[in-house]
Amino acid sequence: MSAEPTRREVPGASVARLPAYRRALMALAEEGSVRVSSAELAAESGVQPAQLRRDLSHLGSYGVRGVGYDVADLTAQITAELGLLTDWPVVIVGMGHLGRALVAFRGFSRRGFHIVALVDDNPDIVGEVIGGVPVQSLDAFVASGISVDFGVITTPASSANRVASVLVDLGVHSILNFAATKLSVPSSVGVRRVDLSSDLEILAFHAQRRSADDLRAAALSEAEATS
Amino acid sequence: MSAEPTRREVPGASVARLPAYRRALMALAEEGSVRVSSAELAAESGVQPAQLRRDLSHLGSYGVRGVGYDVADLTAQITAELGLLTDWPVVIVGMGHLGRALVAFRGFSRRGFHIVALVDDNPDIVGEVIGGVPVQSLDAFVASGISVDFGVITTPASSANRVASVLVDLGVHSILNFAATKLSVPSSVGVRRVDLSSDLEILAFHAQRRSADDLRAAALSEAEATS
DNA sequence: AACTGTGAAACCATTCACAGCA
DNA sequence: TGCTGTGAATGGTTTCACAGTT
Repeated sequence: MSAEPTRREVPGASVARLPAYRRALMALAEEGSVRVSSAELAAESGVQPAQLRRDLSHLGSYGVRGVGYDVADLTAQITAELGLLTDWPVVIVGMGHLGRALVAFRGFSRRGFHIVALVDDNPDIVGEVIGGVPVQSLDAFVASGISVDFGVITTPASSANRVASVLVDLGVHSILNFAATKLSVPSSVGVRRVDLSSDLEILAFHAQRRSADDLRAAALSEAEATS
Repeated sequence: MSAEPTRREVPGASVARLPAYRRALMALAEEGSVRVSSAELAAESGVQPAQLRRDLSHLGSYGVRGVGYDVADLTAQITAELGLLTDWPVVIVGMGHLGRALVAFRGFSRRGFHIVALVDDNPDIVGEVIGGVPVQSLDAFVASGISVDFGVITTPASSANRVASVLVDLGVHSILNFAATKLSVPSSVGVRRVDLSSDLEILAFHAQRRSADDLRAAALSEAEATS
């Protein structure tokens, strides 16, 4: 037996930055840039040059020493690495305000994601056509036997886990979860959570620290002024 | 001069988990629990017990050795620490699908965030009343002189930075940014980014790795079967 | 000469494992 | 006895600084 073709592992933190690099590269291409240095691209992406170079080194070496990176080449490389050359069918479950906003979002189709089904359990909504796609009940969707890779969950937190396990049974292995619950799914399923409530609370934490600091600073300068 | 009252720094990663703990605690209280161990609360929150204890230790010590944590006490402590006892005025800029969905989102008011203004530059939308709040132009909002702490940006990426600097000049120091751009604001301003496109691309990266792995595994078992 | 790719150092976060306390 | 709070160990990420390459 031959040696394992051990897959190059790309650290999660690096992967999370690739989209920003891709975006920056596309902006540069738009402006007509052909080559770019790590310093320029890093500045455009809001990271340190060394970090950019380290991140790209995980994908292999696409730069030229003394010169920089070819904008088109690097864009193509990152696009391929991110899996954006593949067409991914998507189902969105939960046709509330957020679900509808997502149907209108152009970012899906622009990246090869195609919304093939919309699901909601409210009978008043089932049958409605949103963005050209009819809304079905979850049961009807399961029965349709359509194959889907990506699921987007925009249901209330109380139904999110039930929906997630149905999707996983259908063969979905990437989920974007907008519900305020931690999903319990097999570890082979990729989940990303978008949690507005948490984000607001985290911002409030810092806002509170800042105003406490401001008060303290004010009290301090007051004390100095009167001493 | 007295010694600096050096503020206890809470690591960012810990702060980011406090909302999940608070959510888990409220669910436990709902079920009638009075006390909870780090093991239970950690399981409910999806983290390791040691991590939970370490996180809470950054806030001070609220547990009782040999017993656990008091659910009501700990909830109150975290709620206070997160700044959710304060009332924060919010402005939302960008009344597209997403902005409208956010107005309908109950999570704001439930946490002491109050939407005091809605802004959009499209003259067809200005004057419309959404969720009881009239939409103004950015100029009109600036002229109104209303004081706001939190800004939510749901404009196209091209206007996001302009909007952000106007908000910062108005005194906003916490921004929730849905636009696909890194904002350039003073470091004293807290920014959290919600970036759907990046999340989708990150999911696609893992989806692609998985299917590559699946193919490799299939080829391997094929080879074994025929050998 | 200019800029990448990368060892080595520094930093931060997580987990272990147990001393300390109710 | 049971569970917290925390030193110490581990693991992961970022940054430095420079050897290597065009």
